[in-house]
Amino acid sequence: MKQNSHIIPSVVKDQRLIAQRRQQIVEGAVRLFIQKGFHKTTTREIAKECGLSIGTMYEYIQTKEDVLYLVCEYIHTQLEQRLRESVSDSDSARESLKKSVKNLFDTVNEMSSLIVLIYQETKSLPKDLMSYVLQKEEEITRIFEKILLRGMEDGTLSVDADSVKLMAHNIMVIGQMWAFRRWALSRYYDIEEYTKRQMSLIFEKLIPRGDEDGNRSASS
Amino acid sequence: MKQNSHIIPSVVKDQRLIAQRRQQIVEGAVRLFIQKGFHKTTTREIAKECGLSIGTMYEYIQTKEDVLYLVCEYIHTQLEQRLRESVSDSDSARESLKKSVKNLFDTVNEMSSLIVLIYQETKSLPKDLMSYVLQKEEEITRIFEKILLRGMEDGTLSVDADSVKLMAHNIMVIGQMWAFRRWALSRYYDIEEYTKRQMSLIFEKLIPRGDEDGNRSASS
Amino acid sequence: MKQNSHIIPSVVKDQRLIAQRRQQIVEGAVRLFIQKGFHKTTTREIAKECGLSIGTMYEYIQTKEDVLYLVCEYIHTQLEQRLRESVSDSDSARESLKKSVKNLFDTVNEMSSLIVLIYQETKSLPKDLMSYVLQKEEEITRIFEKILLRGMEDGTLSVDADSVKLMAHNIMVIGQMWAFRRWALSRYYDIEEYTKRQMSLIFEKLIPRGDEDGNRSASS
Amino acid sequence: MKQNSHIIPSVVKDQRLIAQRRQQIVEGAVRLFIQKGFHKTTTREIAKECGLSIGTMYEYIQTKEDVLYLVCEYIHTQLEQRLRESVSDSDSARESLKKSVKNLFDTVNEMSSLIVLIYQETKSLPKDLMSYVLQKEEEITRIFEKILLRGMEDGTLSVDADSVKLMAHNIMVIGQMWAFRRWALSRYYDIEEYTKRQMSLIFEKLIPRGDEDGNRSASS
DNA sequence: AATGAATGAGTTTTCATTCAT
DNA sequence: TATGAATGAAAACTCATTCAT
Repeated sequence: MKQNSHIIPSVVKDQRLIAQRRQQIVEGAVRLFIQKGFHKTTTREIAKECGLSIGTMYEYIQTKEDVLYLVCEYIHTQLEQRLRESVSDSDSARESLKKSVKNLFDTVNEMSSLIVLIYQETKSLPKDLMSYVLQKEEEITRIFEKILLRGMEDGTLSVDADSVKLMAHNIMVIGQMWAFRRWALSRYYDIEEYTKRQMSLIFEKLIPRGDEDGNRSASS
Repeated sequence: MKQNSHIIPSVVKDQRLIAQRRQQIVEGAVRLFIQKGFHKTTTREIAKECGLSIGTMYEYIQTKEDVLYLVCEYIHTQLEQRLRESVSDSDSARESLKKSVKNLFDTVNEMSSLIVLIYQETKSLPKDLMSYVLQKEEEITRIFEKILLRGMEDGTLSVDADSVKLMAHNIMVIGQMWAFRRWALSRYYDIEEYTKRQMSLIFEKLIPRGDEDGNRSASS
Repeated sequence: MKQNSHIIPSVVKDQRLIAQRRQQIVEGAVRLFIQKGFHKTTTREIAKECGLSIGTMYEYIQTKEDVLYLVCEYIHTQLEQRLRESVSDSDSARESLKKSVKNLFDTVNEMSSLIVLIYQETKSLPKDLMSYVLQKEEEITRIFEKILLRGMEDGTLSVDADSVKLMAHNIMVIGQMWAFRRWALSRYYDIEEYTKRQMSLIFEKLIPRGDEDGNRSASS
Repeated sequence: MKQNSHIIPSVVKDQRLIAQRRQQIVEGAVRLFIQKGFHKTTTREIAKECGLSIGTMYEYIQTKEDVLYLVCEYIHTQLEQRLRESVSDSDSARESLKKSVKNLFDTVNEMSSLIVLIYQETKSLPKDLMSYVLQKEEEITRIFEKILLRGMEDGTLSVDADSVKLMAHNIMVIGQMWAFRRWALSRYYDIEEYTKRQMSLIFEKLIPRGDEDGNRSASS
């Protein structure tokens, strides 16, 4: 696997300490970024919020943008972890997809503000850091891509080969949409309702004809 | 209909002049916001870009955020106008939806950077201005909602009444997704391919059973 | 003549105002740099000392180093002007040299702290600005070079052609030395004494044999 | 002789260790100060360059300025040592002067950057440390003063008693000038040429009339 | 109406020094 | 003795906004 993360230099040597302090920094920063956004949050506020002196904080990062990068990386890591949990090779691809899409909706619901944060602040990263973050986003999307491909093989999902990438992105976007359109959607749907309707929409298309939900490709 | 736009006070009285100058401001600002984002653009740069002195610019706005609001309003107005153009009451709802979804994809493709701008910078507006912008977004979504409702009535579209809002939002998001995921999608699809695949996905679900594409609901 | 000065961009347009404000800045900065040196003087102190707000000061410069450059340029301009005053083409070269060396000593004496400032802070300039300043120093040295060359032609001074540059530099350094070694020299000599002794040293070598001081190259 | 050096307190007791560590510090610091100057060099950089941890370094100094003092002292010590080497009581004063002036030029040539360093950074020392450094500079100058005085006694040099101090300073300055005006001089002279011309200038004045170069006061 | 010089609070970042281990 | 993480005061510079002309 290729290296997918940027190494932020630190003045401090002790790797364990670096990890711990950066965790502190991220946790403080996330809270503030959600409230006020990246630009309206000052470095001093971040330091205060995470219980470090400004000087100490700067021993673990180089610029304010590094904090944003750490935050994005953290969110993506959380997201990826949650999504991978629900995928098991012992399930059929269709089963796997069902679980993981359901899981996606739940996760987005819970990480709502974090998802919005990623959507809105990624562009504030310097070019090189941004590309790492986008790469990560793609990697996460690939989780669904892989399930779809598996479904093509085991015959439990029907997708046009050329639409696999697109479907994976659709799933991601429809999931995340609950976060960034919540302001409108939550007036009419709660997360269960939302999940149910969107899942049926997604699976309508994906389930092979004559193969009704819950059946194992039956008596054809 | 309720008033859906915020009135930004101006020192200048001549309404025609106000409109003209603000147009200048918006055009300059849009260019810069796309390049560097709202926060990294200075008011001086905006003034320069739109050919006004900083003092003059401030005769037509009150704060930098007003410029962002004007920009958002402008983008939404453009978008709405483009989307309304393709809707005609003489078409069947299904026909209408087809045209307008196609049109949505084209428009998003052309206004790509503007769509992304709205997605990323809306949150920088002060609360009250933001709500105007979100309202506008909802109004635009309602274009599709109305077509869907019309389709329920004229029988050319099949949607569950409770899913109408959701479908309208889905359409909007799948359209805009071409803008904010272009970095990933354009490696595999061009806009035609994207449009074709996404439309078939959307309509699969919406077209009444036994009523294949191109037919007018008939019984044959 | 080649351009020998760096143009520092200013946000302000009015050239007259720029000149006036920069004069203010230089005057304030010189006082502080002499007292505490460039590095230990803060931009806020400079602004305060010259009666401008920090924001206003920065409308006329780009960086703190620009202030140093302006100061160096100012000092050199003062120095050059003073030195050129004493040179007249109607005098013999020897006469001219005598006057201008005397004048150099007087000037260095009066501008003592400024001379020391140049010696000590030039190296704090960024490379490109430094080269302008060194160029200026060379130009000033050329004043003496020219007189020496004239002396070779009119026969009132005897120098080896290849030593002309060197002698010019020697004169400059022996002049400036009164500034940067004053801490030691002034315990034993006052400026008159210093001038008298150093001049006789310089001229001993330069006066053609048999041509005693005060004579006009006359007969014999 | 009076004590001419400042004692910098150290937490460490072992004098041998102190000397050794300070030597390390000076060597590292000199390299950096030459490159970037005193103010632009950080204590961390110094520590790194000399292979000590920042904490350890501070066991041997009290402030950053102490490092500068140590550096100045080191340079002066080097300089003084080199200059004293060439002086022998068995030579005539004139011979001695010749050797030591020649030696001065060579030394300045080799220690060029160090000489410039002293010239430019001495002023950054706190008052009390600076006076030690200036004292040292004077002591070195006294080397030449003594030779001149000896020349007055043994008749091999002709100087006005009141000019002795001045001549000694002149010699020093003309020597050091090769370092701090190298940027201009080296375009026209190399060190040999420079030495030859400056020596003849210095000695012209100093050699008793009728006593040509190389002669021992001959026939009188 | 238009101009653009003036303002200063606020921002990020640095770095000499300390001190617990 | 040696280490290096912690500290926070202080620095340079920016920029939205105002207001006299």
